Amino acid sequence: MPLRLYNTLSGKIEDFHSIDGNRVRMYACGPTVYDYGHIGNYRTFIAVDLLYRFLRQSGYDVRYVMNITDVDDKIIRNSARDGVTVQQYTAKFQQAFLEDSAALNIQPPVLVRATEHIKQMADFIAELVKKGFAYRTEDGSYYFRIARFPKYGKLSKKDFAGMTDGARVDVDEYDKDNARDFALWKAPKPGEASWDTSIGPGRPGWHIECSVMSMEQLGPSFDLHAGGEDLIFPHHENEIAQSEALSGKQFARYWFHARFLLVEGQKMSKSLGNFFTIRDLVLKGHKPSSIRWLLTQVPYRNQLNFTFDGLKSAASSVEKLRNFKFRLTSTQFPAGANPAMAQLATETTTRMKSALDDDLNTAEAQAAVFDMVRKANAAFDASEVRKEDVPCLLSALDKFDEIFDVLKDDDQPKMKAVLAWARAEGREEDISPELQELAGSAQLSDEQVNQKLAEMQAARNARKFTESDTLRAELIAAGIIVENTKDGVRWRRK
RNA sequence: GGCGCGGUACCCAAGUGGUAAGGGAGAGGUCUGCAAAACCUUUAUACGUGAGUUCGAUUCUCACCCGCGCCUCCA
Repeated sequence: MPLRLYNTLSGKIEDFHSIDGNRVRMYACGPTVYDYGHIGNYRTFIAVDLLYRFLRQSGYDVRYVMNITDVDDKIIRNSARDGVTVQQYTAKFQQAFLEDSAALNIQPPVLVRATEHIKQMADFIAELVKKGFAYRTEDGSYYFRIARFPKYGKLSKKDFAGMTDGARVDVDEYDKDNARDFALWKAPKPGEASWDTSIGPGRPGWHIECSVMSMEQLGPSFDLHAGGEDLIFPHHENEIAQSEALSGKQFARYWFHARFLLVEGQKMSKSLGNFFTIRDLVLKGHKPSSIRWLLTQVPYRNQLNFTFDGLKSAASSVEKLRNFKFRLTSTQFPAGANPAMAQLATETTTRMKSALDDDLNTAEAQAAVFDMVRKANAAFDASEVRKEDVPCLLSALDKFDEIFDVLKDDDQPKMKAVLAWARAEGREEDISPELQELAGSAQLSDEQVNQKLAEMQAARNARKFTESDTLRAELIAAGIIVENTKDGVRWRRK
């Protein structure tokens, strides 16, 4: 079954076919680096990450480009406020974006930056002027003439038919022809960052960068264009207008938009106090894997309610999956094979694939793997798992993790990094005891843990329970989870 | 006002014209020196309200109530 995706352009779920065989070219709108990214930003980035991973798992060779908007009004305002250049101001937040993305296991796209494409933007605008799609105003700004592009509104399903530019055509050089015409280029203002270009001094409008960079990287027509739902209008609508006006060809074929999330049932906003960056959550002691999991739990087109209960619940879910893998890889099984296990693994993989084929139904894909975990665990308990079953089950699990990427227990170093960052930023008061505990539990090396465990076992065997309980308490205090099973003692880090 | 989305158990949340996935939490159990951890089992006569279509609706249609998004720079 082919991948089916909701296409904002058609308003329908469509079969996905790439333009060029098994090659897929996709572009996603990335962050504006004026601040640390929040969980809403990362919901979108993770949704696109899942799409990227699933396309590759489905056999496509994917070129995935994402822009970084490193110049805009807020950046200019804030850098002026801080008395630094635009580049100096954004460097820190670009770095933070890369770190946070890595912490959430977002696979890196090809990154392109607006400030590195100023010349191309000027050329692009000059070409639009030549073709009559853009005009210059008296102050030296450039606007796109919407009335020249009849399909304007096709993505956002807005009707601009009533808008003409006839009445004010004679004031062309003084003002915008039409209130809806949007800025391609903004004339410089005193004290603001500005670039000298062939079309005059100034700085780019917001939309032009994505047209220029996507077409430069992927060609005038490409397969997929992604972003948050708020970008449908005006940003993506304007990108289509500019790009198609210039090339005369269809710009992106499939438009993929992730829905906004809610935080504790309300729209995220600074005034409500429910506005969180990834770092805020880690500082509160939440693992990056919990955040990633929570953000993948609800299919990307549905509203996701991000709550702290949900975050705890996500942590438990990830634990359950990791425990399963741990059990699979740390147990000695009797030789042989139980055909039911291979079949279970195959069924799970099939169900997972058809779930993701169905417009990335992550909830259903996760349900499939949890069903497998439960059934396999039951088989474990009944001693019905054999040695040859392990690779089958592991392979299904790995296939799942190629998309969701939460099984590897790499939370601790990431949390340590946030801890170090918070100290460097002078935010000690924001560091929760939970983070201290989780980030600090590597105080004991593996050897030391094994040593203590051996001592504990010796004490237990000698029925010196007071002594063994003391050792156990020490280990727990160091963030080590000790499991006594009928096969012996196992441990892992919290 | 225009366009669009959603209301499913204690919480989160899939899904289907034929009688409700999954996760968390709770309860019970297995294991254990006791615990913990882990695992298993279990938890919706019911899917916002009312009406209609249908042999049959949570699933389709209409109305209403509630929540949410976009409508010029917020992912």
